[in-house]
Order: sequence, then C-alpha cells, then structure tokens
Amino acid sequence: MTDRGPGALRSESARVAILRATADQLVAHGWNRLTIEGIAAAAHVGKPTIYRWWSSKSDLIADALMEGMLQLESPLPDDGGDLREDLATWLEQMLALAGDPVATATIRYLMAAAAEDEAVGRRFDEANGAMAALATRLEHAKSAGQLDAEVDVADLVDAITGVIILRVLRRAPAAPGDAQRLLGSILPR
Amino acid sequence: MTDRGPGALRSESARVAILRATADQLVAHGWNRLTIEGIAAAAHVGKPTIYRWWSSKSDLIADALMEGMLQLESPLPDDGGDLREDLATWLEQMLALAGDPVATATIRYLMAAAAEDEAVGRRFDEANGAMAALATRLEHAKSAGQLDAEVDVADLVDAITGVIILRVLRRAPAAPGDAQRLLGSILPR
Amino acid sequence: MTDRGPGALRSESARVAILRATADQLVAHGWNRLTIEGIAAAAHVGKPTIYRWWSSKSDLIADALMEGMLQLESPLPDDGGDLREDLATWLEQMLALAGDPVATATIRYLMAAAAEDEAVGRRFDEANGAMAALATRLEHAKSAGQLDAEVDVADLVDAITGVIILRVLRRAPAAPGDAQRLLGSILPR
Amino acid sequence: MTDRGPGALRSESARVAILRATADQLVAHGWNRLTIEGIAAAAHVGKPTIYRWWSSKSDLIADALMEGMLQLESPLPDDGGDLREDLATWLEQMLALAGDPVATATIRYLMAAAAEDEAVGRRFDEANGAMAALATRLEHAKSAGQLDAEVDVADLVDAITGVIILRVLRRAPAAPGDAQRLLGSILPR
DNA sequence: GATTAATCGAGACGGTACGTCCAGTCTTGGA
DNA sequence: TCCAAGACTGGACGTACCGTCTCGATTAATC
Repeated sequence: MTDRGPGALRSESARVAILRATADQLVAHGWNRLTIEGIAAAAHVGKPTIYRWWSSKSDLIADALMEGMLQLESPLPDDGGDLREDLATWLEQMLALAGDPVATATIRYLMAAAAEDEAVGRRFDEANGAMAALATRLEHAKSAGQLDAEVDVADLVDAITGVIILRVLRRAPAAPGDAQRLLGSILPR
Repeated sequence: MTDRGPGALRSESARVAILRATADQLVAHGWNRLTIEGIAAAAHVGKPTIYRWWSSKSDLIADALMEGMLQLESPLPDDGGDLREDLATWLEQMLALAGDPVATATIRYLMAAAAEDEAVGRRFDEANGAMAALATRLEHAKSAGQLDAEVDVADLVDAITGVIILRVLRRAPAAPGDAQRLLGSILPR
Repeated sequence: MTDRGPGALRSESARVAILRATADQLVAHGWNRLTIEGIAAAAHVGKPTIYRWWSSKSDLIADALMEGMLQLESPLPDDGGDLREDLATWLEQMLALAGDPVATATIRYLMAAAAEDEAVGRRFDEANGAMAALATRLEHAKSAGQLDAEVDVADLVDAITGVIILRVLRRAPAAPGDAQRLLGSILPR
Repeated sequence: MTDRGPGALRSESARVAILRATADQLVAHGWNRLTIEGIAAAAHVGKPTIYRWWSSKSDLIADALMEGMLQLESPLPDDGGDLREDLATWLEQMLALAGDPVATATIRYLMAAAAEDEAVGRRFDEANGAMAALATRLEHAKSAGQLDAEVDVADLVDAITGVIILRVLRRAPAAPGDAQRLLGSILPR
C-alpha cells in the first residue's frame, strides 16, 4: 500500500511484545515508575525500536489501550428485563471491583495517563468495554420506555462512570447498600 | 510546646515559598515534569530543606492542595430558590470552565496526582470548594423538599463532579445546551 | 576465472567508493568519529556490504591505506649530489607540512589507526611514499660514501620519521632553522 | 583560596579513583573500548561526577597522564661515564620493553590518545620519565664534551624516542644487536 | 553573652533513566 | 548471489533529576 521501498519490514512480534510489556508494567508499577528501559527489557527489544515507532510513554499507553491490552475485566450489565435490578447487580459488582487492588490500580494508572496525555484522554472510553455495555443496556431500556425520554444515555453513563472513578481515586471501599443508594440518587423514582 | 531544645526554628517563608512553587509548577508543567529541583530553584531553597519536611512529590502536592494553593477559581451555585435553574446556571459555568486551558490543566494534574498518590486522592474533594458548595446547595434543596428524599446528596455530587471530570479528561469542549441536557439526564423530571 | 557459481559479482564501484569514503571520513573526522554508517551513507552503500568484505574499521583503513587512498602528498628528497643540502631542503618542506592542518590531521589519524590496529601498524610505512623515497636517497648516499658505512639506513629513516611524527603529535609548529639544527643533531659532522 | 561559596567540596577520593580507573582501563582495553560508563563503574562513581569535572575522554586521559597514573615503568639510562655504553644498555632495555605486551599497549594507547587529542599530545613528553632522563643524560654528556656541540639534545631525544615509537607501532620485536646498530646509525663515530 | 544545636542555601555525591547514535546482524525485494 | 535499504538487538553516549550527604553561615533556645 504505502511505498516503503526496500528494507526489512516492521516486526509485528516486537510491536506486540512492546505493547504487552507496556500494559503489564503500567498495571504493575504505575505511570511514574513505568520506564521505557523496563519495557524494552521486558519485551526483549532495543530502546531505539520503541522510539522508532512511538514518540512518548503516553503514545505507547494510548496504543496499548486501543489494542485492548489494558482492558479491564469488568462485569457487563445483564439485560434481563428490569433495568433497576440489572443496574443494581452490575453496580454492586463494579463497586466491589473498586476494592480489588489490581483493578483499581489499572483504573488509577489509566486516569493518570489520561490526565497527562491528550491521546489517552480522547480514547479513554472508546476502549472501555464496561462503559459501552452500560450504554447499550441503557439505550435498550430507553427504547423500551423504562427510561425517561429526556435522559441522554451518554450523560448518564458518564455520571455512573464518574462516580466509580471518584471512588477509586478516593480509595473508598464499597459498603453494603452503596449500589442501591447510588442508583436511587442518580436514577430516582 | 514540644521541647525542641536549642537551634533555629523552621522557616515559615521557606515553607510557603515551597508550597507556592509546587502549585505553580504543577499547574504549569504537570505532575510528570514537576521536579523537586525545579521547585527548590523556584523557591530559592535547598533541596534538603524540601526533603526535611516532605517525603515525596505527592506529599508536597497533597500539602499544597490542603493549603489552598491549588484552589480552582470555580463558580459556586446560587441559592436563589429554584434548584434546577441554579444548577443549570452553575453547570453551564463549570462546563465553560472546562474549556479554559488553565482550569483544565489544574484539574487534570490534580487527577494525575490523585491517581498516583493515595494522600492526594483521599483529600481530593476535601479541598474542592465547588464540590462542597454544591453539596450545601443540594442539601438545602433536599430539606426544602425540592429533591427526592431518596437521593443521597454525596452520591449526586459525585455524579455531577464525575461527569465534569470525564469531560475534562476527554478534552471535550462544552456545546450549548449541554448543561441543560446533562441536568435533565441526572436529575430527571 | 574462478567459478563462483550464480549470482552477481562483487561490485568494484562499491568497493572503491567505500575505500574512498573511508579515507575521506578518516581525514575529515578522525578515527573516533569515523562511523561505518557514515561511510555507508557517503558511499551510497548498505552497511552489510561493508561488513561482508571488511571485518572492522581498522581493516577498512588498512585497506584504504594500501590502495593509496590515504597517500600523503609529501615532498620527496632531491638527489642532487650533496646529501646534507638535499635532506635539509626536504626536511624543511616536511616540517612545513607539519604546519598544514590537513596533512597533520592525516598523519595523526593514521597514527591513531596504527596504534589501535595491528594491521594498520604493520603496513604503516609500506604505504608511506616519503619514507621509501628517503630510504632510497640515503641508500644512494651510502653507496656513494657520503654516509658512514656503519649507518643503517632503515634506522636513520625511522629516526627522522620519528622526529616528524613526534612534532605532529605535539602540535609543535616548525621554527626557522629547525630543519638545519635537526639535521645537525642526527647526522653530525 | 578560591571562593567557591557554600556547598560540599569536591571529593578527592572520587577524583583519584576516576583517574586510576581511567589509566587502568586505557591500558587494559585501549582508547576505543575505553568507556566512561566502565570507568564510572570501576571507580564506583556516578557518570555525572565524571562529566562534572572532565569534558571528554581525552581530557580524562590527559589528566591521568599528568597525574602520573600512566607512567611507564621504563628503565632510566645510567650515568656511568661512557655515553655510548650507557645508551646501548638503556636502548637494549627499552627495545626489550617494546616486546612486553603491557608496555607496548600503554605506549600505543597513549599514542592514540595523543593523536586524537591536542591536550594529550601537548603533554605527551612532559609526562614521560624516560624522555626526561635521557635528556638529562645527554645534556650531561654534552657538557662533558662526549657529544658534539652542534647536537641539539631535544632533537636527539626525539629521534631516539621516535624510533622506539615506530617500532612499537610496527609491532616489530627487537632482535639482538638492534640497540647497537641503532646507536651506530644515530650517534655515529 | 556564650554555648549549642537545628536550621538554612548551596552544591557534590552515587545512581537511574532518559532519548540518541552507532555497532553489527538480519530481512526484504530488485537486479 | 549480490546489492540498497532499512529494521532489528544491544551498548554507550552525555544529560536531567533523584534522594542523600556535607559544607559554612545563620539563628534562637538554653546555659
């Protein structure tokens, strides 16, 4: 497609190993202790190979994010008829997740990356499976009349996601009943 | 009070200059380019003076935050009778603020600090004047019966704050009508 | 001639371009800033083409030396009858040469190459036209009885060459009368 | 003496360890494989400490040279009455030294350093004990009338040193009788 | 008022990681 | 089979900061 002339092609295995290592190191050590040298070593790759294809740590993380390397293993909401019940169950799981050190670390380091880097920020929710699934569930509910027509699904997803993020940043563990109460506050009636 | 014995006392001017420089550098360069060396130079202070009193970058930022050095000049909601109208006006201002580079930088760098550091995270909203004012306004509305008794004010504040944060991270400029629509989605009816 | 099987033959133009570029880069930048990559670029040749035929920088330089690419444009001694007069004239030219930046650079970089690499060292004077000419002139003088029979021509050539080299290394410019005095010290009477 | 203002003083132990390591590494690996990183490691010193005080590899070597860290353990000429005899004995030892791998390596790497770097070149013979001792011996001989008044001692020292250097570069082992023949060629009668 | 100790600014220290250059090898496609 | 181009792993470069330690000067409680 693009005429590159002769010369060896970019190594796909190196590309994947680098993104894999980036995601691993991010989750393990956080944005600030994430070193290019560490990634290069973990991926068995020379530093120049990283710098040849990515311009910065942020760029790397944004790419790893988009390749799904940083996917959180987050629960997805059921679509079992009753919206409030489905959401309550899901929220409970999500808030419980907020007690899991690995999951919260992932979220926090992603937040840090998003805060520091525009590219990560823009792609932040594109790559978030839970947000997408939640949007789908709410859209379904809305077309089924379970949700007020006035409600903007994207806004509601942001509100719910935002609460979860704030709790993660605050390092606040979930108490029993939190999910129910939260839902009652955001989705009244 | 405590018997310190002889010797010079801690220099208050140095303390303030360091916190001031920390806040300035954070807003100007972000968490990652914030260097102790830079702070020391800007505050005309030796590095050991910083390390004598603070253990880390995070510690410094958390302190600067608590001293109000990083206070956002955020608008406060009116308390003029109609909740929805007051909130709509305030939200509009807040979302407009999300278009201001300095304000968004401050928020983003605070997020980064909170994400990386537990101390900052825990104090994140203690130091946020807008959140406190919003909580007060909502509490007032709740006791005036303008808000469903089921609603937890703290949760609602989190939801609204969370949406704003997500928009800042996403670098999404506010469009006209966003505030109204958003309010309609989170505070339906 | 020799049956090499199928495939393209070694490119003579590439070979020459590489040696030419090696000599140019050596004189221009010195042994230490001489890069294979630079030579490859200057010779419009791929790096592997260089490594295919030469094992090291030293090997390249030794080869360039033997191909006469690094020949100094040094004056040759006259053979006009009087040995002392001929040598004085020649030495004066040589010492003047030692004031020429290009010539001294060439000599110094050759010295560096000889010091670092055995192959260059062994071929050092084989490729030096001035030393050979001087030897011839002295041999002639010796057979004409102008030089003591005791004198070993090769040793005398070394002594004179050595003095010139030391002056080049010392970056000592020649003063008037140096050639005469030098000759008086090494070839007394 | 010099007002440096406040702050810690330069560490003498670090300075010496660095020069020591430089000399050791130079003799062991040669100019080209001499790495600042290697020196830092061997001297148990951070790289910036080296760069703080020396601008380049050459600078380091020139300094090590002047501190006598690279002193060759070269024999010194006797002053026993007969010049030719003393010189013959000394030259024999020197040429034998030219067969010693460590001594020749030292000389060759010093040559390389002198060739590449002006500072090393200028100080080349200041730091050479053998050259100084030879000059003293010859000066003595000259004032005793054993040496022609026409002879310039410095030139003669250069000639003898130059021959030795050329032999070292040429990797030519000394044959029996070389010293005698050489002396007969340079110091005839 | 002298002593004493903790402070201060400055800055050198041993280190880690940066982002770059180049080494030497391997791969690709064309001649 | 060789060539040019160029990507690869890897090592060293010279720089920026880290967090610690050491200096000489200053300052204030204790003697």
